[in-house]
Amino acid sequence: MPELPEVETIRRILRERIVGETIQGVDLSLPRLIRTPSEIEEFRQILTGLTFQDVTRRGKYLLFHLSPFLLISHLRMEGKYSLHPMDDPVEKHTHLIFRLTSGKELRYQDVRQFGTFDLIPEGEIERIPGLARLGIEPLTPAFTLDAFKELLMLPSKRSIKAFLLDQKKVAGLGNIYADEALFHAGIDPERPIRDLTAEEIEKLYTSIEDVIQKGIQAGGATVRTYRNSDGEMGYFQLQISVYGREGKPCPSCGSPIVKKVVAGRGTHYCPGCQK
DNA sequence: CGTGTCACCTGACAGC
DNA sequence: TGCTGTCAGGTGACAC
Repeated sequence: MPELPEVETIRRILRERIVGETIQGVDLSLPRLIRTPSEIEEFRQILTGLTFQDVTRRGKYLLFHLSPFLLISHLRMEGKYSLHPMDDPVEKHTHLIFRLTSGKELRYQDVRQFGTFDLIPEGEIERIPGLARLGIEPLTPAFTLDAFKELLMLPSKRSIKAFLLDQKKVAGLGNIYADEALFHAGIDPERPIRDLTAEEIEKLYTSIEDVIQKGIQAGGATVRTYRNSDGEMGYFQLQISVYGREGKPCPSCGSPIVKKVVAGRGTHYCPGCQK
């Protein structure tokens, strides 16, 4: 479910609400979610008594700073967080609850149970390859046009769609934002990266920044991630041009949006606008 | 290094 | 109503 803008939205809300909170206890009903440490009891014991110092993000990973430990959370397809008073009824698909000393509870729900948690000492990020090997972080000074060009300067037949989904190149793009960025850049998802012109690469670079920026401004594309007793927050509909719009008219030229499998993923594009 | 396929799960939806 | 098949915003393991 969540791509960079959604995770960033969750991060901002959680940071606001849980920094300074101390974990009083941990209820875990689906041990499978915990990858590290391998002993579930260890996971519980370490966390109990630790205080949230900060919540940060890298790519699609959420990082809970619980000095001297780091709790790394990946939401995969459907992971969600919500904050509740402890006497709120526990909703379906809640697998992990952090009981906080204030009486509130941070709850993790995940219908498909794909999410992962890694609890490691700070500074041992190398133990989590998916996180350690992430590529450039968009919207940071490191994500320059030159750096992006550099990544694409390979004589590779790899499709640009596969490239954009590769977290080791640019971190945080998923299927929606990849399709949207390619649409705004006017590039066919199947184009081999070696064939892209300097002009197209520049267009794509700008489009990536744009869609991510707008996604964050919209509070995440489609997330229903965060709820509290006030009702729902973080649910806004981003302006989507192609994703999930198969057969509907292209907002630019009106021809029907086509869906096909590229790089193993459902891919939406406008044959009229994307060459 | 690359690609495609499968697996991990549940639920929504289309078609019969 | 209820069955079956397909699909889903992610990633990692695997064979080739």
